[in-house]
Amino acid sequence: MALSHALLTSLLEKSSSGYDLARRFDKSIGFFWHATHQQIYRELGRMALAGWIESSSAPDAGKTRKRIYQVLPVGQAELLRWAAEPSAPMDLRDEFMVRLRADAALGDLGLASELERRIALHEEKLALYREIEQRDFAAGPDLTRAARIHHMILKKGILYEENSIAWARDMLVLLQ
Amino acid sequence: MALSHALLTSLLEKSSSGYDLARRFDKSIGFFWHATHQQIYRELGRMALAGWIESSSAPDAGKTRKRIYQVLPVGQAELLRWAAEPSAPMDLRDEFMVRLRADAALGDLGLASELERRIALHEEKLALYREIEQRDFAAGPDLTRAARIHHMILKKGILYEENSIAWARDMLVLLQ
DNA sequence: AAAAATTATGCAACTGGTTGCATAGCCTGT
DNA sequence: ACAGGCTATGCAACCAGTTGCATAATTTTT
Repeated sequence: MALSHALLTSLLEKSSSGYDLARRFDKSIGFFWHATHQQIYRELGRMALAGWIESSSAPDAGKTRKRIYQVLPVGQAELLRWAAEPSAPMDLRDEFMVRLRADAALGDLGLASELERRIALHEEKLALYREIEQRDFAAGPDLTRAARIHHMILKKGILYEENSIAWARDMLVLLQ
Repeated sequence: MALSHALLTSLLEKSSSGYDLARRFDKSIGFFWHATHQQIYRELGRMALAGWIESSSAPDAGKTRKRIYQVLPVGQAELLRWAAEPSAPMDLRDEFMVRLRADAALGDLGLASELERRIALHEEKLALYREIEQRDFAAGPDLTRAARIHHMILKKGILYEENSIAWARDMLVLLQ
């Protein structure tokens, strides 16, 4: 599993509560990978049990139940250990490809409108990524090593969306 | 879930046993989406219970335990119903992006060699896809509608691999 | 002052996917 | 004759991810 290690990384960048983590996750790794608050709280509980992280009450005088989590040395060591592991490239498990195969087997199922809907979604995401790129990574070669890595991760998303749009437009021609 | 519908589609193309299905799956949709024999047998059992498919002993005079599954009208109707549903684009849940973020947070973790390994894997897949393309889709505009759809699905994979290789080469420069 | 939204956390039940193991007949080479 | 590999199916246990619900305090709106 990698969610725990994704959360470790996120907590290393900044100690946070589960709630804040969920929101930050949505705005970074979460562009590519959604996790519900349930998953996040459960993982935080496990990692605290394992001694990877510790929690303390938020400095709001006990007004809320909020707890701030921070990475312990054991957690950082675990992240280092895990980062060196090889991993399989993800699979492209896209349901829409199955729908297309069903269309190929059964005849026209009217998938063109769904395809158009998906093109619009990809364009929306692409616009968002480009906006973030402009805002955070415009400095180009003056960026730190960490920022350049973050930029490359974002670029991976940008390439994927561009790629998907180009493919979907070709596919649309075939379906029409 | 979509595995059941992927299997329905596969069975529509050709009635098969669970075992054959697992092997054919590996060589079509399975390039993008792996399913174990366990998942496949379980789904076949569920679909048979639901009346989507039926099974009969293989015509080998009971020599083996092999059972051939075929799609029933109810199953075909279900596939049609499902195919018209909208679906969310898949997420790019790639563990390697988390490792890169960890590298960005902690400093050089020596990910270059893993990246090289992944480039080699992508190149292998790309070569395989191109071979299949040459073999099955060389006819170009003379292909049937179904074949052209299958070709486009393969092309999605080809584009993705090309894309991944190009990105990984850039990433490698940054890491070195 | 009351209602509604937001912040913040968590349990329980379920579905999907993985792993390890078991079974059993057939085929091939030694 | 038998050992090893392939075909073929399945159980049981587990882990990951999703959904629905519950709780409770604070902040904002009416």
